[in-house]
Amino acid sequence: MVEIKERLRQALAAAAQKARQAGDLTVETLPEVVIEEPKERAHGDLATNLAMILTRLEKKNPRLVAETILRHLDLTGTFVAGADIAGPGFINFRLDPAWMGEAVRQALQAGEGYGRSAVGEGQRVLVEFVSANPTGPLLVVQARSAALGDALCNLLDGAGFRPQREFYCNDAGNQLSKLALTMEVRLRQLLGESVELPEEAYPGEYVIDLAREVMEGKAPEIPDGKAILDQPEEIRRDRLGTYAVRRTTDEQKAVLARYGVRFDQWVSERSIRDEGWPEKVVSLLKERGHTYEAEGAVWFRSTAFGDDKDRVLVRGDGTFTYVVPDIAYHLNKFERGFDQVIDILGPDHYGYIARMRAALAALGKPAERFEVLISQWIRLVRSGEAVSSSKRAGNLFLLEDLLEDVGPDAARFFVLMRSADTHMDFDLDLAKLQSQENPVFYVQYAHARIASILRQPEAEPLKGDLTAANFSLLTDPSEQELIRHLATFPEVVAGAALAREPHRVARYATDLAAFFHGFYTRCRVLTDDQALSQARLALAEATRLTLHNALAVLGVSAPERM
RNA sequence: GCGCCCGUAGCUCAGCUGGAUAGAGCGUUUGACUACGAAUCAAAAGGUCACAGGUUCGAAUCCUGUCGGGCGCGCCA
Repeated sequence: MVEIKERLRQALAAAAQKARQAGDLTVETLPEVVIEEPKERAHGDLATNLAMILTRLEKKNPRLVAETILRHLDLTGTFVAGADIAGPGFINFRLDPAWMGEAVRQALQAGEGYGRSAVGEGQRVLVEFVSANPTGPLLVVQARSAALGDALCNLLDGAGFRPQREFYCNDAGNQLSKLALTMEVRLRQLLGESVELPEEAYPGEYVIDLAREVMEGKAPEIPDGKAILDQPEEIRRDRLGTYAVRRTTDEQKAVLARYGVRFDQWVSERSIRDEGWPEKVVSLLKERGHTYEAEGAVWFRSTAFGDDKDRVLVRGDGTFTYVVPDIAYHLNKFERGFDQVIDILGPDHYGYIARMRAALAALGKPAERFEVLISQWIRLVRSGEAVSSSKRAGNLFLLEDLLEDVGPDAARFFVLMRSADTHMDFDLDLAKLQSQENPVFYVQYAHARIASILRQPEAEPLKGDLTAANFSLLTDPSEQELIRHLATFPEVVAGAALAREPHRVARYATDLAAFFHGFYTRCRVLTDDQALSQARLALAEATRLTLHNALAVLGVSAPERM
């Protein structure tokens, strides 16, 4: 389909050129020609609004312009059989039926590679996502950002980019101090001391479990859970905090793996600090003259780069504010040579974007290559009412709970169906009780149905070389609709990758499944007519492949049986 | 107060960067299994695209304003 559009685009450009030479048109440079599939089948297979765009420049009636273009249009070699003018001035095209077979053949030949394209030109893209603090288990909100980041990387890969998945672990600074403090207090409580949990500590039960492990001597790094408390504060806090971070991170990795998300790289804030990146950031900003001192602190003049206020980098006591390691980490990303850097963040980190851009620009990095996708909240709904989920109240809904309830396939498909920037409701009752109604089953069922057809004994002798089938026998409207939709898959993948919108693929898969079910109901695949059966089997197999590939992008399984 | 996201069918959401009669799922109503999987299909009902202006051949989409919901705006991270 991409190829056909490209050829048609060239033919149209040539026609405009000829029209100009003949004095029928006056435009020097042709505007970008948009060719799309009309929603209404009655409007042909492809349509362009070229004439209506030219109307403004030519100051002529759009239908007249369309006629002029058609008069000079040469369609040989374009797979387009005919064209006519409709509505306000659309030019509608009918495709040569031979093209249909070509589309199916291409899908079959490409196999698991069907849908891939090269629009990304091998650019390296770093995608950072989830990056939850190592202070507790992953929550249900991460279900969205984890699936989003992972699917985006699949998409980028399919579109010819080279993505890398990265998780940033805040295992230093205040986060760590608080966690270490909590560990110590919990450990003391377990050992019978009467200590209150301080206000700034983490209230979750989870830390108690970790403290118990230490007490019972199950932590390899801390052989004696009681003796650790006799160590100086600096040492005991460090040991307890480090242990808690390691255990938490391991748990997070395990849950993510169950969810089908695997990171290429885990970067720790501690290593960024140890390598001296924060100091480097401050000195670079100083050198470049973007800092000043006031009220005993060192400030970054971020307002000079579009931020709404200046930021403190170094406090009066000489410690860094959180922005410094964050900037340092992003500087590090750029120094690793990526063409594009994408962060997926929650809406609460919105304020982060302007200052990060400002910092990158101040450091002489191409800030326009830094992109932030906001993954909006999931609002949990149970029995028609919002479920509050706050860390402080200890009322948590965990990612692992979600996986337990609905499984990874439904969870991923459900969150990926919606665009990332809409506030979505996740109805727990519906997901749990009516999981059969979840759209993911609709798509998977189509895949399993096709697999079932292919398992039939009658299919056996036909399966040899499906690309050799006689596709001109596929004349039913449901067959043609299915083929048309099949043919757009590579464009959908490329478009979704460029727009960073994986939900388009979920939509596509649902539509494709619907077209297949419609075809299946109308047309029997395996009949007495061998040639027809083979053509239909080929179409079914091409559909199965495409469903499989689309689900693979989403990270959802494509079962042969259900 | 300033900034960002959102407002489309009873509910949850699409709408392909401005196109032709605004779509899907769930729910409601009606119909379809003696051949490949009925977890399916066919059909019906359901809309002031929050509201008001503007831009133009053409607006759910772009601009301005208003209303409503969510979230940010710390020498917390």
